[in-house]
Amino acid sequence: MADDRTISARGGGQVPCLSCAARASLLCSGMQDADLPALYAHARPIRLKRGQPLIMEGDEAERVYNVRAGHMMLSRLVEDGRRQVLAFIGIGDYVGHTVAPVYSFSAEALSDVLLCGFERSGLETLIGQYPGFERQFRRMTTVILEDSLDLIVALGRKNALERLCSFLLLMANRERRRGGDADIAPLPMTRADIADFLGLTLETVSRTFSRLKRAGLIVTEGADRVRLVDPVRMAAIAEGGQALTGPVADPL
Amino acid sequence: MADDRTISARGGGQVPCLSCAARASLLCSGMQDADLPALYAHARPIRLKRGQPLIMEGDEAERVYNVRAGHMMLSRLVEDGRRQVLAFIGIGDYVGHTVAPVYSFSAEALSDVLLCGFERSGLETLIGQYPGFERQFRRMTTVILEDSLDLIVALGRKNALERLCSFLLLMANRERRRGGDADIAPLPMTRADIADFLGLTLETVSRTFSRLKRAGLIVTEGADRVRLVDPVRMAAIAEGGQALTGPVADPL
DNA sequence: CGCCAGTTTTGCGCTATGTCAAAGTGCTGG
DNA sequence: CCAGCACTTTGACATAGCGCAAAACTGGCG
Repeated sequence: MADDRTISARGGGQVPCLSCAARASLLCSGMQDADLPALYAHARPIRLKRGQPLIMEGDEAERVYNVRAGHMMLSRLVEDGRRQVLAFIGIGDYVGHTVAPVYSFSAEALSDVLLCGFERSGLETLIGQYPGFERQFRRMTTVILEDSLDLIVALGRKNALERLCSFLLLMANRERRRGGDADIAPLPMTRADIADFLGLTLETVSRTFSRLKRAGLIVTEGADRVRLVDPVRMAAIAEGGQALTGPVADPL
Repeated sequence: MADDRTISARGGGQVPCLSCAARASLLCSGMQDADLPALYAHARPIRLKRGQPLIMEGDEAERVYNVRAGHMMLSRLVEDGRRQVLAFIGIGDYVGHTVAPVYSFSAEALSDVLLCGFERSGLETLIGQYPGFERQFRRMTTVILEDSLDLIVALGRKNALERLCSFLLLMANRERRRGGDADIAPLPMTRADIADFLGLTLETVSRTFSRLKRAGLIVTEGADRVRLVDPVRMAAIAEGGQALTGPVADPL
């Protein structure tokens, strides 16, 4: 992996940040190129394999992580097996930013993942040295909050079809922001993960995918990619404005 | 109203903050007594009558408000009449804190309300003058985020009974933090508001209240107060650990 | 190349919650 | 003190989504 060399270059005056895929992320973008070594001095690179946990609900909240490669999933458990997925995150997103002393959620890798881990204490130091750095944290939190409010609306007031459309659009929009095709929604998670995110069962998610396929609104490209054929109509459905009526006469 | 006199004392060197019920709120508590006039100089007192709107979805996000008296409700609409209530807030809570240029939710008064409104520009000035002030904003946002995550779990993975118990405990805990009785949940909102918060219908909320009453878990004290008879058991139910079995043989 | 384990899809009855409707309750203002 | 109105409660019925179970994929590996 090219990244491996870059990382081990640490301490040699050169820092991997300049070529990092997460360079433009909220936290890192608050630093000038010249100041990156000061930031990276507090970072510890971490690798996870698919399925590996990074954070367990209840752990001491001592670090904030920035995703440099791969995808992760944040979730919380409710006594019996019930699980609620709180977010799917990717390159440039953060995990672990909280004011509470312990994490209130778990985080696990959906694919092989590369992160930068920052000690809280180290970040406090940086905040003192770089005015305006704190503002980036505020922005991070606010972005997460906005996404959470969207999810609340979906869970509280949308049906299965609307929820899935909202979800696919969310994934596609993120991909677009990362410079990808706006009509492709990458799905590095299982149906069960999607179900636990959308407050449904995996069967309902599967059935709803089938409906969208039959209606010609999506085309699956491999197991973990979906092409949105008509994002505009999909958005109309997601916002509850429209029912599902396929071009070939409503195929249920 | 005593508050009226206090407010009009503005500019006379004296500032109403010292006796304000929201003095300990996140934003204001970041200020020493001596610095309060500098903060209050940027504040504009605002009064709302029950039912009156403060913010409409889509308004320019130019102010942040601190609730000094009364209760408010934040909500968002989904095309047709469907509404999702995002939060109920009270004394010392904030409304309108966002990084987006427009508000993504509406805010209305549930009771007669008194607020301090702060212009964004004014707050930026203060942030420049008082280091550490920004941190209070971050805390505000993080607290809201934690509440939102709880709501996501409730909406995604809890049934009607568990949701209502979670809600009553939330209201009671807030009351306790404000110095009230921990076993009393004040309910300044209607059943319809609660339903739109919990992703249910008002009928289901009403029926579930009745079940809790029959099971002896709650006692209604007037229209807008509920006494939690057994908060421990209620918490067990809220977390999904226990079914509802009344002391007088499960009254359904 | 074909088998196996995990995942997804599909079918079928069931139940919690929604929907529609009517009766009950309790503030509020005259 | 009462009338009117808004809110709440309760009932009867409908249905979206769940839970279980079996069948059909899919992708990694010998």
